[in-house]
Amino acid sequence: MAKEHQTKQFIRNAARKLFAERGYNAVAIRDIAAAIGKQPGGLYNHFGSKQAILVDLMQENLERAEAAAIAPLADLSDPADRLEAFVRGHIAHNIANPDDIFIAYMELRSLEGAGSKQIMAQRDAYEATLRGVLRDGQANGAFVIADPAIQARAILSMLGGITVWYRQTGPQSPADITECYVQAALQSVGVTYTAPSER
Amino acid sequence: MAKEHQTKQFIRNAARKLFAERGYNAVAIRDIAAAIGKQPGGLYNHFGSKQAILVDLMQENLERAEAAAIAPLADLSDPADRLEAFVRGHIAHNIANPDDIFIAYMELRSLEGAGSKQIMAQRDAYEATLRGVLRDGQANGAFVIADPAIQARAILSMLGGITVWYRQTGPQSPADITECYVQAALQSVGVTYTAPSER
DNA sequence: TTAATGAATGAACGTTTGTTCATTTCCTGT
DNA sequence: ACAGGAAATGAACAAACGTTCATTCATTAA
Repeated sequence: MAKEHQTKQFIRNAARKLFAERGYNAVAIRDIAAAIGKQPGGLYNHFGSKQAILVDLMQENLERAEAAAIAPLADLSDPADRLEAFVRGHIAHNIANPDDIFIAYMELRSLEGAGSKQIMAQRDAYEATLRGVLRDGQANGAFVIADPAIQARAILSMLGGITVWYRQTGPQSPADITECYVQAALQSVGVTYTAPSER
Repeated sequence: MAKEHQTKQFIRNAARKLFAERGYNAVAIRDIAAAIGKQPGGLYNHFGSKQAILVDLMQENLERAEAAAIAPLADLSDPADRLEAFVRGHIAHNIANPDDIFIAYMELRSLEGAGSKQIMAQRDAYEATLRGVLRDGQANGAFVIADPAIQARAILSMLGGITVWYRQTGPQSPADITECYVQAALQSVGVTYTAPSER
């Protein structure tokens, strides 16, 4: 009984690594099977199709992203605090799950049909949360921004860029990177940022 | 004699559109041929391989990017002015060539062999220019940033994000978007930004 | 021990892929 | 008008693709 979950998880892990490495379209079902030492046909006992594996990975990732970046906002009311918490949670999740983030960003195009609509809707909800924080801060006078919707996307793009080069980086620690990006994100909305170590 | 260049350009245009739409791996040579009303075999009179088309597109794009974002810096010496000029040039190029930018960003993985190395080197040089501007501003005291190398990538990621959603946007004019991003980029390095219209 | 159930096999399927090539068509310089 | 060379054709190739399937294997419940 534990066997099923084990193999299914092996498939997930192998697919995640390969999709992130070469891209969904460049990975064959046979590659995933070979990576876990199995035959291709057997994977269909666990996933209905190659597409289903991709959807599964994206879904799991979005759930974890919400837990990291959105859940902590419940305790905060000040827009600047909320933005900082969101950014920190988002970055933490990005750094902890680089492959998932990379896939979520690069393989949106590879989604088809029903799975596509569902993932898109979940993504929109995530972005809407950030947009709400920015709108509050703008109304509040705390943020100096032209448009909350554009700014939300600008920030997410900036933070999303971490994963593009994080693998390749050398000396910077996750904490350094986080500080750097938190500063950039908060300053980008006109907030004067002081590092936690100097408060 | 004009015929060769004409067909070659048709191939470029069709490939650009299709690569941006579906991704390099999801586009067949036959699709490109069909898009210009030709047979697949004929394309090999103009490009040695499918890969060569991709390399050609990326190369052309990088040359235009340099002309737009780097060339104007020659006239400027103040770091803040140079950064603003770079960002404006970069954005202008992004908005004018959304498909090329999208391809350059998404299809780096699809590059192979010699073409890959060459494109990577050209990209690095482009990024190094921005890095230099940031370093100067930091040394100058004009910029409040933690690390020029990280900051350069953060800004490029942020600006690169424009093309991800630019197609989908409605009401904002290119000028609005540019203002928005110039402000975000300059503020992200700690510069107080005032719009040209209010100077 | 036996029966039953789900996992794994590995060959096979029909497509689609990038590329090649002998052939034909078209244009151009003389 | 004609020769020469590039451009275009369209069939063909081998390889790789996602998926299916009859079969075997392993595990567990009775």
